[in-house]
Amino acid sequence: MTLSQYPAQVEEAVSKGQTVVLLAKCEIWYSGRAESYLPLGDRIILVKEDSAVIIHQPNGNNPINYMKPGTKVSMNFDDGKLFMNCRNLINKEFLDLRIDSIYSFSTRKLTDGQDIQIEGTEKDMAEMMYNKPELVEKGFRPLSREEHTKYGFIDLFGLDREGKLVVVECKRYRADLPAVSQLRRYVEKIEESKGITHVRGILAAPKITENALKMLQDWGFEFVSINPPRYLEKYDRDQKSLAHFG
Amino acid sequence: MTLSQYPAQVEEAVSKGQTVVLLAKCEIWYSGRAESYLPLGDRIILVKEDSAVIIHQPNGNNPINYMKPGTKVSMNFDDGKLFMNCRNLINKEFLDLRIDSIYSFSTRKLTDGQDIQIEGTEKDMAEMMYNKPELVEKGFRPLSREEHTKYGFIDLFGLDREGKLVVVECKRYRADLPAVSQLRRYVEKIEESKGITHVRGILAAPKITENALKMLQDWGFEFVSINPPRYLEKYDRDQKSLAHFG
DNA sequence: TACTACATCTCGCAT
DNA sequence: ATGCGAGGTGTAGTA
Repeated sequence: MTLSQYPAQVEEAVSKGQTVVLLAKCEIWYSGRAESYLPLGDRIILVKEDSAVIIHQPNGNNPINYMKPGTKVSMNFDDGKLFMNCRNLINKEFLDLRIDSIYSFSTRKLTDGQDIQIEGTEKDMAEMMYNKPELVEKGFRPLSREEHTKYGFIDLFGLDREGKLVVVECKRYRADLPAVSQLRRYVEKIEESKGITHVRGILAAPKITENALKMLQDWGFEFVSINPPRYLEKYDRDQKSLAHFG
Repeated sequence: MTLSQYPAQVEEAVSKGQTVVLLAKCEIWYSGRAESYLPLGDRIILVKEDSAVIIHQPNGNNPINYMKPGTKVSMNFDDGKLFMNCRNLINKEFLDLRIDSIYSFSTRKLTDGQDIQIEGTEKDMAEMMYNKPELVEKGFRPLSREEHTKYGFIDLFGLDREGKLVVVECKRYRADLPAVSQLRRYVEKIEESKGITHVRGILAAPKITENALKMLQDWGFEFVSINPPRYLEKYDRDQKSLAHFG
């Protein structure tokens, strides 16, 4: 297929809600929330059925350029050159490719309506502590979890054995400085709104950075080491076999 | 090509550092930092030359499953079933696919060594203010920008017309509560390390949320409205033509 | 729509 | 390796 034949093929596929994958040599301009230019090189270009556009270089995890779903995608052959123009006028975003060569063109209507099931999130952690309050400390009585209050989004909230209010902030990995700041915001807002001064703050995470621990202690808060639930339960480290799941 | 023939084809391509794209119906298990299961459906499977694995559903911006570069990818046909097993033993991460059907298989050695050039970042904002200090306020004298300190990364640091220390934190979009907390951390650390108490804090952003402004003012800090540089300069909103760039 | 915080965040940079 | 913060972050949940 010559370059001039692609616009009709690609636009028809996109209009039918098919997914399109191109392996191509191209250069790329973006303008919108920022501006960027990527010189000529080989990339993977993916146009999804919702008109999301995702472009990858041959290395790395993240796309190098992309456009959100709902983008208007057109392809144009002009003056011997092939362009792919992506427009999102609502967001004022623009992505333009000049395509030098196309190595591979695949298109297909894909059917998928499945939702992923995930365990081990911060929410799961808060739920685990809600159900096993002794993980926080002896005598802890949870009042609420994952609560959107006007004070903010508090992971876990309760009373200690002496009846003092306790705010618990969970982190699924290492707690850092922003995590301490976050806890501090919640505690201060609750103290302010209730007109009290002895609200306790607990940061629950597998570990905590040195600076974060220092700041936490400077502010009179506490750290409790807790792991997210079901972490690596399904696989054995040295076991290659597929686990049973779902 | 029958399912049983894919393992040899795919593994050879991967071993040669080729990029592989599959359109396939599959179900997916992940275990590592969390655990997940995605029931059977059509997806785009991308294996890059650095053995990053990226899997997309037909809709949405983000991959639904993925593995980092350096993952060991193998494909196995067992008991009439085709599996793709991805292992990252260092990170203790595992991704397994059972592939029901393959609609499309593309592979190609891709060549790209280009770096993207981006303008309009937070760093560009700090640089603009460093070069035009009057954007912050009359008489502001910048001392440093983008400075990595032990307590964090201070965007812009200087003296006001009266010789008072000023910490400036930039945000490219709307400044929010974490941005105020961040500024507060920097100001407190500088006051602590210098043994002084009158360090000014300025949050520079196009706009700020209501709660963030209140918290900012409660703490005696200031807001200055500044836009990131060169934002949307290259395109005209109603102009469809490609801008010249680079 | 605006705001808030999570994410298998990823990434770069400095220590 | 760890720590820290940006990101064209994206995404979900809520008011």
